[in-house]
Amino acid sequence: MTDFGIDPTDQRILTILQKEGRLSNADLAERVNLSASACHRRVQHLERGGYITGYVALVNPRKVGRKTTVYVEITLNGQADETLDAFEKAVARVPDVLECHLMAGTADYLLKVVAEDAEDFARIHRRHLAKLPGVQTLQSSFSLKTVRQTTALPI
Amino acid sequence: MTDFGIDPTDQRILTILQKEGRLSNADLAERVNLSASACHRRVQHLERGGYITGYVALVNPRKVGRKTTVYVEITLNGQADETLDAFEKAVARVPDVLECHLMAGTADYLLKVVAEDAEDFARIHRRHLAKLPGVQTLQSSFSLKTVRQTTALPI
DNA sequence: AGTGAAAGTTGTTCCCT
DNA sequence: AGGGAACAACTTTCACT
Repeated sequence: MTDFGIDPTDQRILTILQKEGRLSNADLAERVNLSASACHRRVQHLERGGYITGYVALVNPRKVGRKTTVYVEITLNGQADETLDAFEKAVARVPDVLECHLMAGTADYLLKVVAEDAEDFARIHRRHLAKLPGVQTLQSSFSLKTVRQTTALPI
Repeated sequence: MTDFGIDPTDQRILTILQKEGRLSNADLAERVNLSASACHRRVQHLERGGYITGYVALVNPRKVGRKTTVYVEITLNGQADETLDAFEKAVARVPDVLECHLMAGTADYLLKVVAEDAEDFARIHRRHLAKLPGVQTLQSSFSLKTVRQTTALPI
């Protein structure tokens, strides 16, 4: 059922590296019962085949002063291709926007924004979001608490 | 303005490692104009101080068959502490739920769910989400396209 | 805080099965 | 596809500034 061009060993490798991205190849090899060279070859295959798109350090937002997560629903004034393109290009340049999705249904876009606090979000809203091209309405929803946050996909 | 107990060199280290989590300490040291040992000590300080919470490999969802992202707004039947606690414990055990936030406003929770396709989401909805304790209403919004997705905070 | 050197581990390649 | 060996590169610690 779960295939997609990778075997169970590759799946284990992905599952492990999704949680411990800096695990040494030697340790990884031991965990999946392979020699270091065989394991290394598989990891390279997963990287070159686009299964693994990169490795990142996860930074605690609170420790760098980003205590506030806000989801923003945006509707644009029109659905013309150029309207959407212009919006998408501009939104990708706002560093406070961690995610942006084009949505089905009423709202056109859903954004995940990280701000220092509510006041900082007001600044981001006024200075960046409201000025994105084609924006008609903005509706912001504040997160009171992050219950779960993971980058690990079920594999 | 940007401080929080770390100096500009630490900020650069975080910014770099947020994008290249597997960069060697030797290369990182060169980029921030430090010796390997000084750089290593700073990285350890950032890890032990909770600034860096971990390192992960990012996996391409499409390559492992997760083509569909859905946001789900959930309201519970009541706001009793036990109701929220039970819900939060249960939702954290559903691997298809990558994020869960307690929200201000009308909907109680916002979930980010990854599914293989719409049919698979129907299965997740029926078999997992609808059965979470205390759930009153579920409202699902499908992402048509991910415009931007990053784990890197602005620092 | 930073440096340089030393020692032990790793990543990576190559050859063989 | 996997294993083993070899070498270069790297991580990590320590003594010193």
